[in-house]
Amino acid sequence: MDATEYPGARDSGAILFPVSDYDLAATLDSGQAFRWRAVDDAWEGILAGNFFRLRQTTDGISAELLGSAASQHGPRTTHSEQLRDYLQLDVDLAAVIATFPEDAPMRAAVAACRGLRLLRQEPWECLVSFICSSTKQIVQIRQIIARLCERFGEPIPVAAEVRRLHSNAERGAQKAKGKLEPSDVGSDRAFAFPSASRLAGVSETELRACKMGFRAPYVLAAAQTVASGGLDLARLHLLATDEARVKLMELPGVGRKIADCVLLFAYGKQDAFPVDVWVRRALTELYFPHRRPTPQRLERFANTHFEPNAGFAQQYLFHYVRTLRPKK
DNA sequence: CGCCAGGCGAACA
DNA sequence: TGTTCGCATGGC
Repeated sequence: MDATEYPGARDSGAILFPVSDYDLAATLDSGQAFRWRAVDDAWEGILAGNFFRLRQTTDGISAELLGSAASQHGPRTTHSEQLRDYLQLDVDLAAVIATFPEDAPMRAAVAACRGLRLLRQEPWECLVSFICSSTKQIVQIRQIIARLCERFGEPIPVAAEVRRLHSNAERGAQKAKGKLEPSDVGSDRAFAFPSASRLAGVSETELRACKMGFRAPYVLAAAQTVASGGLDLARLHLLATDEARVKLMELPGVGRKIADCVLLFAYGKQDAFPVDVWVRRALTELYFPHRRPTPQRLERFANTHFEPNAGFAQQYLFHYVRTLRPKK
């Protein structure tokens, strides 16, 4: 499956990834990642300092590069390879789903979330994002991360015509809601996610100003540990899930749930099964109706019933119960 | 306004 | 080993 130039869109440099069974909106907006925003019929986000615009097309997913940070971020791969890895385009979704347990709840979740995928995120961004996720709603996590990037991330130059279109749409929408603040002027600018070494040098007060509250010292400690080499995120994938989990949980503010999110969303560890309030609700209501399973019974069930792609199954259950309750 | 949000960690029993 | 509570902040 090779990316091809998108016919008729050559001027903008769009490439097309032919892929089926991929619900881009559900995947980018399902609480795995927090930096994608819907702009008209597209999704805009930043990967390793590259500002991309993605679109679901009839044939697959099209991608444009809108800008790049000056300094080199991440591994030296092509933009195409970068997207393919991040979006996990080479995963055979049907084969994964075929390994799910054959029970009614799982079937319902699969039917309701057709095309839902797991992303393969950058470990550092994923770690910080989920440290900031505790007792926060997804909208608030997005706000925290956006502020963090605006204040400490490297600016990404964006072509003038893109910026103009972008800011018109954005400010129009915000003005209509009466939410345009002075600090939002220029919010159309894009920023790379700040590096660990950058955040290691900021104060807790500056982090609190990003509205992350009591999580600020956790983020700071993580930045200092990673920047000083006390934890090598680039080598964590070499460890077994249990060992990698122990390493992550040595960081303050990182418990079992957040560690499992990082193991699953950044390292693709399928034996990581993050159990949060939604998944606990789903497991209880779907598999233990009118009973009250003990936490350890529930954990044992979660760790055995969904193998060998438990992490994937978890994301389906999470997304499924969230769509059942239109709270968002 | 009060409630609660994709938790964690400390302080208890 | 198993609960309870405080922690910041904002959306609804």
